[in-house]
Amino acid sequence: MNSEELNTLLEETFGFMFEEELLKEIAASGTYQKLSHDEILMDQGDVMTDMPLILSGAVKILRDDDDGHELLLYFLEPGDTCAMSFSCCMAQKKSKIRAVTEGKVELIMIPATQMDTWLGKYPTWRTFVFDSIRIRMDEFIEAVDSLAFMQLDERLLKYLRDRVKVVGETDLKVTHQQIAYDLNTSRVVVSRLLKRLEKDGKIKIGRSHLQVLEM
DNA sequence: ACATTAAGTGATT
DNA sequence: AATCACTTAATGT
Repeated sequence: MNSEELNTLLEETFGFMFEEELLKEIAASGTYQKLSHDEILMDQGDVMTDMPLILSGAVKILRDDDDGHELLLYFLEPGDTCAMSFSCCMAQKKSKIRAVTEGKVELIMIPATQMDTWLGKYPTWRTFVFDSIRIRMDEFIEAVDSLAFMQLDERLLKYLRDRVKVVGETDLKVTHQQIAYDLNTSRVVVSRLLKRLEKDGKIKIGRSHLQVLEM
């Protein structure tokens, strides 16, 4: 991709919130990356040196528990960044989470040093960073009480809705096994719950994919 | 045709 | 809600 196209893409995704100057700096110091499905952007334990700005696609943010179980925290969408990376980048600490691409993803990696200087230089950047943290905090709380208070069937519904939102279509290419993995439960349980949702007319099940009818 | 993978089922804890 | 053991069905080679 040439710089011309990159500028257009940046303009589309972040133009409404960043000033021209900042967009130029992003284009200049960031690294454009195009990733395919299921690539690990950042693993638990990695030291963060850059922070990602999502241009297109979606990124899953997961947390591994002590037993190696995986838990889906939330999705990043275009215009988002990983709030976790703020705290980690600045302190140059290890990541506590894992980021995996969900489908094809385009993003720009910004060196940690830049985001620091931009904080003072650009008010819009400052707003962006703080808003991201606030929004992510909200989602985080949601993730926590979905775990603590919601029944599995409700969590499953929320999961399906989230998923539909990030891929932008009601047809999901997901196996029961993968869902079970994301929700940290067993495949059998997922299959049974999905069956019930299908009976209720909320979804339609096919092999390796399903359709969400009711939101 | 056979092996592999995804999904369904009943019983047990 | 999890796990086991097993079946059935769809897909890939």
